[in-house]
Parts: sequence; structure tokens; C-alpha cells
Amino acid sequence: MSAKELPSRFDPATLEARWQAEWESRGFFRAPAEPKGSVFSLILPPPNVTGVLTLGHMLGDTVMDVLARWHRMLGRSTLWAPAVDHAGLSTQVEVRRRLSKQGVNLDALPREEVLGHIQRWKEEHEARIIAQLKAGGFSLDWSRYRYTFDADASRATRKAFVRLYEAGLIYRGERIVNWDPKLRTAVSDLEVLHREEEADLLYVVYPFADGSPGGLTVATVRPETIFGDVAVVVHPDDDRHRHLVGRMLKVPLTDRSVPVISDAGIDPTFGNGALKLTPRHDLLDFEIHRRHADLPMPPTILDDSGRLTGELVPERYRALDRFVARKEVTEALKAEGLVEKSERYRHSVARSERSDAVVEPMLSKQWFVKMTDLAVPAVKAVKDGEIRIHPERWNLTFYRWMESLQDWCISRQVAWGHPIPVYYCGLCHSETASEEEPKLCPSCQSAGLTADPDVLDTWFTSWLWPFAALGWPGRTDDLARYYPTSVLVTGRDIMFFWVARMMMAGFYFTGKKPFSDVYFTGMLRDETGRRMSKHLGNSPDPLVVIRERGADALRFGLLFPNPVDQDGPFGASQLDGARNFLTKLWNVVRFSLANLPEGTEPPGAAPKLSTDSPVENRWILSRYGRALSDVNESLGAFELSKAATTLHGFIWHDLADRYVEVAKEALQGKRGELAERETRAVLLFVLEGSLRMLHPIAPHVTEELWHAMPHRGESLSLAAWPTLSTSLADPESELAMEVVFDAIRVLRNLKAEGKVPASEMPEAFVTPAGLEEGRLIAQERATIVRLARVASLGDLRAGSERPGSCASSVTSRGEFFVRRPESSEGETGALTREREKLSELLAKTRGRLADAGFRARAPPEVVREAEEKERELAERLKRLADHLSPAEAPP
RNA sequence: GGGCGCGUAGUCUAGUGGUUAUGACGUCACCCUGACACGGUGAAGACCGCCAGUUCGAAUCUGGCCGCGCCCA
Repeated sequence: MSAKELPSRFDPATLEARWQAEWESRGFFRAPAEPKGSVFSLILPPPNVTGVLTLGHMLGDTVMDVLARWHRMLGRSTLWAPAVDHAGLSTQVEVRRRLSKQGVNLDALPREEVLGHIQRWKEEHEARIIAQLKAGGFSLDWSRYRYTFDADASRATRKAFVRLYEAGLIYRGERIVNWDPKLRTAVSDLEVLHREEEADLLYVVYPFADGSPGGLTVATVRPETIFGDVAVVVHPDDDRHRHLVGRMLKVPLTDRSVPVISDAGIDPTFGNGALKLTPRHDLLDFEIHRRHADLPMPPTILDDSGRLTGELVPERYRALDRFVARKEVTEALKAEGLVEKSERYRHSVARSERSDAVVEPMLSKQWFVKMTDLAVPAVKAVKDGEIRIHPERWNLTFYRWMESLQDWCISRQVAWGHPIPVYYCGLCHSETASEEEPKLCPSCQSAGLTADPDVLDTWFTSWLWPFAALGWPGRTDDLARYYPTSVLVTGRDIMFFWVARMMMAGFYFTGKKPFSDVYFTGMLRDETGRRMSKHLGNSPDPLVVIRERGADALRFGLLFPNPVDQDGPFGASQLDGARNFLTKLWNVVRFSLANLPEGTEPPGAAPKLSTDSPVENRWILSRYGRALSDVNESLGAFELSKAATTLHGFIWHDLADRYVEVAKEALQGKRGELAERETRAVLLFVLEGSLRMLHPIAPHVTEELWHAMPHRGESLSLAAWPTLSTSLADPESELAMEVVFDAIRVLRNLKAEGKVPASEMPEAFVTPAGLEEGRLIAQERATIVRLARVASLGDLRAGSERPGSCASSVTSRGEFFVRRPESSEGETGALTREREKLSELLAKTRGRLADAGFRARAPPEVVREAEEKERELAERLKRLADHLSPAEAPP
């Protein structure tokens, strides 16, 4: 494509689709089976097929893609493996919701039919997710696409279970679990959210069983659980109640009596210090119960839907929902005069993340993973820096959680999930864990085996993913070559759910860490500052955003304002900013191409410049080198937002606003043939390098532009990352250009202040502040005159008569004058304001210098700087005074 | 209740001991200047949350307070 074919704006939709198709069909992102040199690998955290991708996912995916593309350009064999997650429980919840809208009750369907519905749901969402990932332009290796419910994943899951089972790290036990009565399954501690809620705290009197007057008052928010009581507990040090230990109390509304016992595990400040002990329906109660072997374990009083049940529950309350029962029990207690008082009480209520139902702690037989031992190598790896968490401060949270690990409840009573590979013999009652379903009982050779009815928590597959995705437990080439992976990028909300567990699984099953770096992205906030969430419905569909604004704009817009460790804003303003920036880049290339003759060679190494090459050439190379070095540093430190900011600033302000404007003269051949040739070479080199640097963030538009330019190679995505050369740095030219730009800015300012119409080109004059300024201004006079849009820039010797009818300014570079129309004469106020500012500064500086402590203790160079500043300010103020005095009249 | 973090122009943000406090969005003024009006130029706009302390010197370090957020119980 030649320059003439580039329109002034670009249409991301067609351009992006074209390059995505090209990249995929050429297989550019397929990781080599035989990597050469160093390797960079990462897995895509498998998105749940429960839903589709949100903008939050797109942020993480963008981060991963930037890293993957960067490392690929650095020449590393790069593997980025995609997958989707079957998300058993949450997907089943969604399918149940959809079916119930159609009047179908999922729980009434046979398992086969349930799985059919879930399968259809999965396929719809999977297709959408894949379309989203492809539309984002992410450089995933689709040849390695996986599903956490495919045959290999299933094999890995069973293998992991059996190994842990055989090592005694998985056990089946009766424990208090978080029971979701709505979904009728156990859920893990992490799937429970705590929220402050109001409740009635009832002070219930338990009368003495022997009929003597009085009793012991017990405070509870769950009065319906009194039927499960086996004791009332007081603190051994509690003088109020100690004498009651051993006495029997009557459980209200029943004929049963329970003893008063003492245990130090209760909080004596709660209520009046007496706790009803309901060991089957409360974790703390269960633990206290374990310390008192003489107490019986009563039968349950709640069924799996949270209704009262069992022989301990009086007939009239049976089959009542727990909340209905709570009301009725409360009423009955009041009627019997057993409620001493009732107070409103704020306390933390546990709700199931998936169903929002109040979680019922229940004693239940479930499968658990012993976590404590597994955690040891993971904690060590982070402590030793073998695994690095970014931002680092999350280490603390990680340690704290790892130190207080509970065993992980992994069995779920739902239809969808990997079945627990355990089989029970009906004859000898033995239990067998096996990767393959055994035909006969290994113990008694009978055929009466039944499989465990439960399935596994989805995370039990997910925690294997860094190696399961690469073929484990098979000894695959991918596993040998790309594992351990390099980095894991995810949200910190799943640090415990997933990240910590992956570390444990990695060390346990492979003996190696699963990744070297963990990077937590921030969350996105909408334009009103709220966090984006499905619940609020304030997260736009990424596909819509991409269709309207383009993937590049989305990617850049996500990164640009998102600091490493904070939640970032995202909305139309960010997207506009990104689009505007990319259009800017587009137009710089368009302009450059118009100035390159046909047949221009692609750039190679940084151009060698002749000694009298225009100073802006050395300047932009120096700025370019600095930008490259900054970007390298930022990307290496996972500071992607900083890299985006650097590129934005460099391309827009240095390259487009300054360099291109200054270089136009040379490009048009007005500064000689050599200058023209060198300037073209520099422009092309810097521009092409900038495209390379920006490519990981905005791959499509940079690829398009790169192909429009003289280039060598098939694709920018395969091009080498620019190399940094110290020879690019040129502080002298940077200083020189500062003087030039300062002069331009001051003259433009004077034009505007002096009400000179923009279209007019007034005369201007300068008295440089020193020899160096004088030399540079003289050397670059043509550039200054052109860009300041003045007719000429005359020299005025210091102290000579000043031109009349001028707006003027005194800066550290010199005194500047711009002729202005008679009508706009008079002090504009700018000079006065300047004088005030300078006086203030001067006073401050003098104050510092007058301080003996400052002179004595500050480093000498700081003192010298202050003295220098004082001199300069005083000099400027003196000159300013001249400009302000009515000395305008010619002598 | 415990822990972690954050308070910088109207908004978002850079800045870890000496800067005339960075940039973006928005605002105002002028401009369709030959790449770009998704643009250019200029301007206005910040007692760096509050109070102490350390220091010759604090947006930056320490402590307390206030406000906000997140995680855990």
C-alpha cells in the first residue's frame, strides 16, 4: 500500500479482522514443538463457560498478550495456551435458572438430561468466549486449546485424586461443612461470603430440670436449633455461672434435659455468657463437643433443603423451613414466657456465593484435602523469591491465608463435575480409589461395586491446570519444554481459590513450581467510579466495544490509565483517548510515507549522522533511546500502564508534535540534500522502532502501518524487539532542543497574550540570556520563526533600545518581544503575574540560603544550585522591572 | 473485630527527601497552518485529606486523626 492509499482515519473493524485471520492462518502463534533458545510460557486462566468474557477478563488477557508478544519479539519460544473451564456448580446454577424460566425443574430431571442441557449451555458460551478472545487479537496458540472437562483433564483429575488418596492427603470424613440448602450441596469455605446483617438476638431461659425456680439464660439468633442442643456451655472463669456446671436444664419446647458444662472455647462476653451447644449445626459447637466425649451426638434436625426434620424436632415444627420455624419457635418461646428479652443485633451472616442462600453449617460426610503439608513448599517458594508475586505486598495476604488453612472440602452434590473416583463394595464394604473404574472389588472380588455419587469441586481440576494443560499426567514434550510456566496473570480475587492451590499442586505433583511470577491485575471501575460487575450490569460487552472502537483501542484504553496496584477507570473517555492516540500514530505514518521516495530501503541499525546533521535528528534518537529503555524497564517490571504512558508521550509529544514539525523543513529539501537524506532515515528508523514497541499493546494497527512502510519480513509480530544502544543518548542535543522549544513557546504565548491574530506574522526580537542561548537561537532561528509563526526574530543586544509596541517576556533563556497591534497595547497582566511569581520564588530561595543550617548541612551541590537560582531570578526580576516601567518611550 | 491499601486541579493520574508538582480528560480563547478538528496553539485550574513529629529542607519518612476501598473473621 502506498501513502496515497492511506485515508486520514482508519477503520479498525476490517483491518483487525484481516490481520487476525492472517496471523491465525499462518500459525504465527503456534509454539514450536522444539523450542530454540529461551522459552516463555503461560496459560490462559480458563474462563468459565458459565458466562462470557467481561472487560475485566479483557484487561487480564491484554496484559498476557502484551507479555506474550513482547517475549516473542525478544526471540523466545512462546507458548500461550487457551482453555475454558466447565465451572460445575455455577454453570449448573445458571442452567437451572434458565430451565426454571421455561417451567422446567432441573432437579427433577434424570442426570443424563441435565447433562444434555448443560452441554448445550457450554457450547453456546464456549463459542462466544472463543469469538471474544479472537476478536481481541490475542496471540493464543489455538492448536493447544483445551477444556477442563475433556478426556485428558478428566484423566489428570482422577490421577491427582488417587495419588492424594493413596498418600493419605485426601480423606472422607464427617465434618461441619458449609451447606447450601438451596443448591443442596456442600460448598467450600471460599465459596461463602460474609455480610453484616441484622437479626433478633433472643435471650431464652432454659429452666432448671429439677423444677427449682429460675434457670440459665442463653442468647441465640437461631432459636430453631434448640432441638439439636446437647448442653449449655459456660466459661470456666465466669463467676456468674460457674456454680451451675453439672446442673441439668430443660430444653425449651421439649421434654429433654441437657447439662451445663464448662469450656474455655466460648466467648463469655457474648449474650450473658452461656452458649447453647448444637454440635451438628455449628462449627464452634462441634469443636467444643469434641472436647467433651461424654456428650452424645444427636441426630440431625435439618434436612438438605434446610427444613426441620428428625425425631428431636417436635411434630408441629417438622418439615418447616428453617426461617419459618425460627418465627414459630420464637412465638412459642414467648408464649411460654421463656424469652427474657430480644434485641436487634448486627452480625456476620454467611451466604453461598452462588445462590445467595444463608449457609447452614451442618455435620456431613464429605471428601477433604489436607492442606497444611501441601502448603509448605508453596510458602517456601514465595519466601525464597522462587515465585514472585506482583504487586509484592500481596505476599502478606498470601502468607496469612496459608498459615491458617482449613482442609478443603472437595465433594459436591451436583450433577456436573468430574466424578469422585471412589468405589464402594456392597459386600465387604471396602472403599477403593482408582483411576479406572474397577470391575471387581479388589478386596473380595465381588462385582457389587457402586461409584461414589458425588462430583469434585471444579477447582480440583483447575489447580492442576499449569501442568494439566500441557499434557500431565502424560510425559509430553510440552510438559518437558514449557513447564514450569513463566507467569500467571489473574485477578487477586482468586488468589486463594486458585493461585495458592496451583502452587501446592505444582510442587506436589510435578515437584516444580507452576510459574515464576504471579501478576494480579486491578479491577475496572465505570465512569461513575463503581466497580464493574455482572450484578450492576455496568460492564459493557467486549465484543460490542471492539466492534465500535476496535480491539487496539480497547487494549490501549484498558492499559493506559490502569496503574499496577489500583483499580482503574474505564469508559468512553478512555476509549476515545486510545482511539485518538492511534489515529495520531496513523497520521504520523501517513505523513512520513508521503515524504519517503519510492523504493526507500527498510530501516536497519540506527542511522549514522554527519557532524552537521540537523540537531533535531540527534535529539529524537536520544528521546527514542530513552523511551525504549523506559519501556523495557516497565515491561520487565510488569508495569504495563507505564509502558503505555511512555509510548503515548513519546509518539505524540516528541515524535509528532516536535520532531515532525521541526523536521518538515529538512524533509522538504530546504536544508540541503544531506540533511534531507539523514532526516528521512532518522524519521523512518524512529517510526519503525516505535511501531515495534507499540505492537504488543496495539498489534493490529501497528501491523497495518508496518506493512504500509518499507519493511523486511512477514509480520511485525515476528519482528525483533528494538535493541537499545547507548550511542543513541545525546544530552547535548536534548539541552539544545529545550532552548529552541522554550523560545517557540514563549513567542507563541506572546502572540496570544498580545492579541496578535493567529494568521498574522509579527516581527519578534530576542535578547538571549547568555552566549549558549544566543548561539542556539541563532543556529535554529529558521525553525523558531517558522514554528512560532512570526515574521522574523531579530537580535537585540542587552541594554539596547527596546522595540516599541511589543508584548514581552523575560525567561531564563532570554528576553523576548513580539510586535503587536496598537489597539491591544497596555500591560496584559502576564508580566505582573510573572513578577509576583518570581518574587515569591526569590524570597523562598533567599530564605533557604539565609538559613545557616541549610548551608552547613545540605549537600554542596544543592547549595550551589540554590545560589545559581537566586542569581538567575534576581537578574530576571531586574529585567522584568525594565519591561514593566514606562520606559517604552524612545529616548 | 483483625489485616492490607488508598486520599495530589472538576475527574483520572505521575511523582519515595531539595522540581517553578507530571500527563490525560474536561473547561476557556484563538486557529480548518499542506499528516491528523479523533487535530494544532495558548491559557485558567492543586494551601499534594487534617494535625503533630523527624530533618537544614517533607507531596515524599514516622505517628495520630478523618474519609474511602478491599480482604479475612
